[in-house]
Amino acid sequence: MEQLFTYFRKFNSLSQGAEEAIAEISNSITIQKNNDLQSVGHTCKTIYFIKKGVARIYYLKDGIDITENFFFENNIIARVESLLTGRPSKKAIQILEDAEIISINADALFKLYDRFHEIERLFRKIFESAYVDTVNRIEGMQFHTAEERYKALLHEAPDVLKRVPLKYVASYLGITQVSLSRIRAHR
Amino acid sequence: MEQLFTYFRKFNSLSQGAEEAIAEISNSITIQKNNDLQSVGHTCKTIYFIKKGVARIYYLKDGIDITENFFFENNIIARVESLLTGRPSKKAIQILEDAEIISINADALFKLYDRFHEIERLFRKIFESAYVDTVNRIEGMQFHTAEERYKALLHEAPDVLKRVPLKYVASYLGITQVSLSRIRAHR
DNA sequence: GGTATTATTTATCTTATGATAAAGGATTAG
DNA sequence: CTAATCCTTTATCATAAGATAAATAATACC
Repeated sequence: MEQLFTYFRKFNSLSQGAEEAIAEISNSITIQKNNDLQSVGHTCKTIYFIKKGVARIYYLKDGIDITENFFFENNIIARVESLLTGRPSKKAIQILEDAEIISINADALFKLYDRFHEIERLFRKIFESAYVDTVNRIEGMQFHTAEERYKALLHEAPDVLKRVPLKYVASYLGITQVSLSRIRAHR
Repeated sequence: MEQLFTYFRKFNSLSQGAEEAIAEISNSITIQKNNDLQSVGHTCKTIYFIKKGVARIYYLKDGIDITENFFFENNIIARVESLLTGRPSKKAIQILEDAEIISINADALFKLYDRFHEIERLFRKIFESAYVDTVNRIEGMQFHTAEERYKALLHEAPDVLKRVPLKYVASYLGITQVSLSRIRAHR
């Protein structure tokens, strides 16, 4: 739990009472590589914090597996398009390295927003930050060649290329695995 | 002002005191077509509400004008990557149809978050909703041909194609104006 | 209302990436 | 340790989209 609270402090420090309230609605999970933490079609009611390991959000478009994003240790992961709308998610969360995870019950968390203004503020800031990351990612996707996007990833998030199978990286970059391989072969 | 409060009610209704507090930090602006409402390089400290008209956020990449997004009446517009981080924005806001706008002083607004929990909640919900839209847009950008993206726009936001010059639409779709023209000519 | 400017389309050529197939490598399971 | 499976690369061919240039259409300005 301490690792989670340390993460929280980067956004908004909580009182002990608020930390305890979150601890009460949280659970520890360990899960092995290649398993789905959450599967397609069910409404997301959980926010996860990755203590250790790697995960990705993915979905199937016309039967093709597409990675929306990767998540590493010390980060929150949630399928916001379901969590924040209450609609069933078309996406799944898959574990890519054996992981230790804290799950937070989102319904209970949202109820805590009324009791603890500071918790609402904390998650407001967390999601604002994720929102900014997403806006910046759109910029990276407009008017860049696949090679530029690959090089940017190599530069900005080399961990992805070291720890994640290339077949998942390709769809994240918006290209086929074969194209990615060609780009890596220098041209 | 009433038009803004009506918009707010879709997310979170405010008490009269909260509405008055927002009214105090807001101003009405009218601005003509083709002018920049906000220019590149300065830190965004304003949230705008469009009562009437059309606007876009754009930036220059290697001297090329790229549209990040379009905004129509009854919507909030802000350069969140600056507003929520305090960093200077690389983007500008341009008016595309003569507009009536309400500007809200963001520093003053964020101070109101302490006095009015309900205002913080309102804007939390507004930005969460915009976040979800942005996540969904990424999905649309991965693994779709330019033609599919054009047709999706035609279907989901025909107003864009009716009210906005095509040269701005092309970069929004991530293609050149010439490509867009070719796609419109059916193939 | 006519001219100048700006926006859009069309044409030609080039290139990056997709699709498919197959060969090597690497990893996993028994 | 071996076999089977899965991942990555390489090769070939087809095609969508970029770059550039020029023609046409629309809009704005005097």
